[in-house]
Amino acid sequence: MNISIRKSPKRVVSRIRILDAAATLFREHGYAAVSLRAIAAEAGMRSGSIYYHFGSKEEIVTEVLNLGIERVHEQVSSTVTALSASSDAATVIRTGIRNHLQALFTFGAYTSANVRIYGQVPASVRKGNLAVRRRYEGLWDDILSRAQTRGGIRDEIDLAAFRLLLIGSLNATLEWFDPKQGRVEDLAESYANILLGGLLTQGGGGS
Amino acid sequence: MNISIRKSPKRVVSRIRILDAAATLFREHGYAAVSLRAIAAEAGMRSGSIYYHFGSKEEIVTEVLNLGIERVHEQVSSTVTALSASSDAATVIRTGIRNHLQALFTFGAYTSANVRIYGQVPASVRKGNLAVRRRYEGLWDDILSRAQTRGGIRDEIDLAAFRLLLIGSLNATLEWFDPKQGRVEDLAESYANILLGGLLTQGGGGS
DNA sequence: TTTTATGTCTAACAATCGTTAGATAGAAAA
DNA sequence: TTTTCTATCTAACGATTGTTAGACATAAAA
Repeated sequence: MNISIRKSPKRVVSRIRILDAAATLFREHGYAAVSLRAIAAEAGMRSGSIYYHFGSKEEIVTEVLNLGIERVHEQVSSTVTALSASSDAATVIRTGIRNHLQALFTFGAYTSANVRIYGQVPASVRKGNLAVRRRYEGLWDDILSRAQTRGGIRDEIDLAAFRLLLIGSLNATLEWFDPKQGRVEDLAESYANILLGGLLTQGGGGS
Repeated sequence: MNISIRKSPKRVVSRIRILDAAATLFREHGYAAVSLRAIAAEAGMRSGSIYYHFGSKEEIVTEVLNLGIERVHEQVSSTVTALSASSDAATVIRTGIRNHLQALFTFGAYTSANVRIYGQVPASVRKGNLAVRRRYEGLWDDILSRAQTRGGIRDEIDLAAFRLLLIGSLNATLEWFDPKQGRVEDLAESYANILLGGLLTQGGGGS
C-alpha cells in the first residue's frame, strides 16, 4: 500500500451520483413526485441498486438536505472567520451575504432542493435536518451580534428579525436569479446595499 | 324571484370546500404527495365526486395558485390606492408591506401553498399562473416607481432588485412566523424598519 | 305527479409507487 | 486457481395513484 493519491472507490462515486441525481430532480419536481426509478435512471442504474447505498428514499432526501446547508455553512463560516479582526460591521456582513449567495448557486441543486422541499418532506426527515439548520442560523446570529458590539447598527433594528429577513430574502433568489444571466457578485452587492442602507435616504425607518 | 339574499347553491359551497382542502394539504405535503382521495376526504366526499367540479387535479391546483395571489393583490392594491395622494414614499411602502403580510396570513392555506409548491407543479400549471404573478409584480413596480418620483429614495438602490428582495423576504415569513404567537402588524413594522432604513446607522450602503 | 337537473356515490381501470429477494458479473483476496 | 466481496441487475410484491362510467338519491321544474 503506497502513499499515492487513492482513487475513489466505486462505492463513493455511485453514492454521489445518486445524491446529485436526487437533488436535481427534487429541486425540479418536489419530493413525492420524484420516484426512485427516476433517480436511478438519472444516476445511470436501476432502482433496486439504490438500496445498496441507501436504506430508503427518506435516507436519500435527508442527506441531500443536510449537504445543502452544510456547504453554505462551511463557505460562509470560513470566509467570515478569515476576515481581519478589525473589519467593520458592514464588511463582515457583506462578506457573509456574498458567500451565502455564491454557495447557494455553486451547489444549486442541493440548496434549491433545500429551499423548495423542506416544507413537504415527512416529519421524521425534517427532524433529522433540524440540527444542521439551527447551527447555520446560529452562525448568522453570531455574526450579527458580533457586528453589533462594534457599533454602527441602528437601535430600532430587531436582530432576530433581521436574520430571518436576510436569510429568507437571500434564499428566495434561487427562485428567479440565473447565474448565467448575471454575476452573483453583482447580485450580492445590490442586496447588501439594500439590507445595510435601506431604501430611503433618511427617516422612514423609525418606529 | 325576489330580491332577498340568495343562498349559495350547493355547487359553490362544495367547490370552495374542495379548494380549501386542497390548499391546506398542498401547503403541508406538496403537490404530488396529496392524492385526490385525501382532498376528497378533507372536503367530506369521495374522490369520484371531485370530477363533478373540476376536470383534473391540475385544474384544482391552478385555481388554488391563482386565488392565493389574487387575494394578496386585491388587498394591497385597494389599501394603497386608498391612501391620500400626498402620502410620502415611506407611508405608501409601509402600507403595502403591512397589507401584503396581513393577506398572506389571512389566506394562509392558499398563499403558503403558492410559495411552497409553485416550483414543483407541472409546467402547464405554472404557465396558467404566470399572468397573475406578473400582474402582482407589476403592482409593486408601480408602487415603487411612483414612490421614487416623490423623492427620498437612495440613488444606489436598484428598484427591480428591491422589489424582488421585498417580495421574497415577505413571502419567506410564511415558513416561520406564527400569527398565534405574535401580531402580524408588529412583524410588518419590524420588516418595514429594516427594508426602508437598513441595518446600519450610516454609510455601508454605498457601492 | 311526473320529469328533469344536480350532486354524490360505488367500483373498477391501467399505471406507477417504494421496497425486497435472489441471481449475476467482475474485482480483490486467498 | 479458487474463494470472497462488491456492486448491480431482474422480477416481483402489495399498495396507491388519477381518472372514468354508471348507478343512485334528492331537489327543482313541469
